[in-house]
Amino acid sequence: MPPSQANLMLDQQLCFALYSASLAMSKTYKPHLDALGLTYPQYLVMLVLWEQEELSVSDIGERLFLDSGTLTPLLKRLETTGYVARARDAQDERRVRVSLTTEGRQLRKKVNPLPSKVLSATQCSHQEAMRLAKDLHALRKNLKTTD
Amino acid sequence: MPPSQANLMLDQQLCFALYSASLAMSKTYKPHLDALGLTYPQYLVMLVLWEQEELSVSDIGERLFLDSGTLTPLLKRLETTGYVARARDAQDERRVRVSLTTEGRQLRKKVNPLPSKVLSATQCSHQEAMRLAKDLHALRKNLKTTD
DNA sequence: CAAAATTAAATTGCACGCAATTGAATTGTT
DNA sequence: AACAATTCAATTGCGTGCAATTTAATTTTG
Repeated sequence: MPPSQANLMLDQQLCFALYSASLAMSKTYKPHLDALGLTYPQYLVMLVLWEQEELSVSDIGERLFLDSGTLTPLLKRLETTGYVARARDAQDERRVRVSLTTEGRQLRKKVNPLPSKVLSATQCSHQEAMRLAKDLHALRKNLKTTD
Repeated sequence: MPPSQANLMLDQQLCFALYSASLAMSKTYKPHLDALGLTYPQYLVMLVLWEQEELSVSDIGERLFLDSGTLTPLLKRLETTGYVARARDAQDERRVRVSLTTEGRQLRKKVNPLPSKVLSATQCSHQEAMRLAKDLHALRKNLKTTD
């Protein structure tokens, strides 16, 4: 097979490997998150807030590489669920400060066992998983700077 | 820091590494695909059809791990664009046979330089990229079977 | 052969992602 | 101080993903 054709084979494409693995990971989390009333992207926002209790919308966006078009409605849903509060910053009215509610803080305990459950689902060792995560972070960074 | 907290650190999460790398990859493809009138998932469907010129909706779904809820409207858009044709199977009227149009076949030539462009954007060697793709395919498979 | 079970695709409804635009607040520039 | 430029969040519009349901065709079974 000529190289031009081999290059287009689906299975050889890193892009498809990434795409399908990412969707599969999201499906693995889904039943656990459903039970907590969270979607997968909402879970990522909660991870950010558990590291820092109060952040602006754009702070969260920088951390997760998402923009306000995605985050604004998502955060409103998290507010409706009762895990976060949203309030305009008194010092700079352009900003919206997103903070954890008591329930949002308590949710952390319930989520604690999740990473190890998912790790076992991956059938990877902790080392392998960390190695893969590191490679993927490097890849994302490379793609970001090459745009 | 106690291990329970470390486990929930965003950067240590394989799930987030996957998620953000996958979105970054899609953004890298975007300008190239925009020029061809394709979205990223539509591009994946075209990759499948370039390997096999005619497939049913569920065949494509098995290959890409997507269901008819995603594929039916996507394929209709590809049909509107003019890259694929859709027709009920005469032998089994439940099935819809998706096939390449002449334009869909010709598109392949224009797409040919894309993989190498994206590979250079990753700043990975061919070996590294294939290794990563292989690891990710294995991960997806593990997650699939562990569900 | 007729009814039940199964299969395939389409449909519905909801939550992202993201480009593009809008609106309001702040900063900077003269 | 006045006005232009910038910044931040919200909004709009479109295309996924996916669960759940529906519709239609086929296969299985009694």
